[in-house]
Amino acid sequence: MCLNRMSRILIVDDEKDITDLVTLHLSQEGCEVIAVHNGLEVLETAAKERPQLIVLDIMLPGMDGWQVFRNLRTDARTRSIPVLMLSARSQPRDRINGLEMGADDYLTKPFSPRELVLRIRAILRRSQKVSISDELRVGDFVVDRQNMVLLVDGKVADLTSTEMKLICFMMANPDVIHSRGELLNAVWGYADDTHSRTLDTHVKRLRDKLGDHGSHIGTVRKQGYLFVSNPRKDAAK
Amino acid sequence: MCLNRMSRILIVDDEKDITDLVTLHLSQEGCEVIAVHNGLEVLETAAKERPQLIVLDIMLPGMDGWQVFRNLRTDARTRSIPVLMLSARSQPRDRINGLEMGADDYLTKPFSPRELVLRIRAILRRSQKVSISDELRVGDFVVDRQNMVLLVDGKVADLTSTEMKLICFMMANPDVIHSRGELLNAVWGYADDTHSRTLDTHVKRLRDKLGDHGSHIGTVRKQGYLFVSNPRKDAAK
DNA sequence: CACCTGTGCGACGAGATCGTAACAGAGAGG
DNA sequence: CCTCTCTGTTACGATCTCGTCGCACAGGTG
Repeated sequence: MCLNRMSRILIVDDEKDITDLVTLHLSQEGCEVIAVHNGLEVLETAAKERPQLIVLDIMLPGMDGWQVFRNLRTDARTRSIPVLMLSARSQPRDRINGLEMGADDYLTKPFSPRELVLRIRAILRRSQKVSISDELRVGDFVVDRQNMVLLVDGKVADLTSTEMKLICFMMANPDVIHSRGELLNAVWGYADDTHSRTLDTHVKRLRDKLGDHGSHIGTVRKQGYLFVSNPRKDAAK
Repeated sequence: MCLNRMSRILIVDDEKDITDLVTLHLSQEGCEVIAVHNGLEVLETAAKERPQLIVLDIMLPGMDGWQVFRNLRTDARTRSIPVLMLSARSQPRDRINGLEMGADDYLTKPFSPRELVLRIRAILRRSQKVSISDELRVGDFVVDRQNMVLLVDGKVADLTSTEMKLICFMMANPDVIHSRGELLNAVWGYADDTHSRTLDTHVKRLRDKLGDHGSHIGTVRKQGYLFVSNPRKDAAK
């Protein structure tokens, strides 16, 4: 029931009342809040502190919010930081404008502090989900690389090392077709596109071991194989 | 300026007008859209299809949106799918309620379709890695060249590589007549204008696979074929 | 209407491509 | 030495793809 602990959030507004109010609520949620009051400060602070999120008011003295946003997106250090825009302008035209530029959310004043906190939480939930662990997950398939084990639906699938390399390579980019040459090169180190049935054989063995989940490995004629994150039912039979 | 290719989105609303409208806009963005109209369907479809995002109307007959949402969050298969809530109730109390439960966004009716698309894009941007695909788009037809897949109205059309080359070539210059020689050269590499029925046969197969949309491929006697971006309705029969 | 030319369409066969079973060798372990 | 597992290869059959053919049909012309 709280935001990720120690989330650092940068709030930008020229009205100190607003920043204070937001700071109060966010710090109650366990966030570290940095408040600044003009455009130039934002850019400096964002690049230096690397907050997890920026709450940006559009109406700022000097450099306005749009300009600040564009600058944030051109600096490699701040490019990927989510931005929640805040504005007194509530016309659909303005909201669309903000979202179109790439804002992650747009909230109009006056707003409920509670709603702001919740919207911030929603954004952080999605953007911080990047897993630090050394695991590869696609749907019900979880690869624990450390132990070289594949879990399907919570149950271990007993794969050999070759099969493991094969499915890992495909799972790394699910729903993308990998050509035979690509796979032979990645798993076997073959440079030339040999015409052997080796790859096919291992694909079959994989499908066999996956049982009902075998349809996750798809064939695209003339193109190659791929890991299908959402196999269709009618393809399973 | 486009959503991720092949994003599968589940839209839930009891009013068919709404789902149709949203489907239209999203399929133009290259999304595969699945529309359902009651609560039970949502749970089944979500677990089976694993969409990248769910647009959920709160006012549903039978099981209401809140209950659907809770069920989505308790099923391991659907727990991590982002949800954008849609509702006619615009009170802060309702918005907060939705966000508090863990929705990723909350939009009130009436809404601008453009804003909905943008908000969906914002969520997807954060929840999945962005990949820029080279795609070819004409009207409701979206070609994902990397995966050799054609999406028509958000649904995949299963084409062979020859058919793919053919429609890509015509879509590259829609509403322009391509002579038989031009097409035979581009797709088959034939230099001489042979008098075989090869091209005709493949055109027919394409039209068959496109079903109702077959009228997008037009014939001009003695001149050649072309991709028609806006076929007349009376030609569809 | 008769005629001609160009296109639509079903069927067929050759070849490409993939799935599958069976086999043989390499290596580990007892 | 034997056994077992893993691996790569081969052979064969099933399936899919694609070009061609023959004929039907439509549009234009005289």
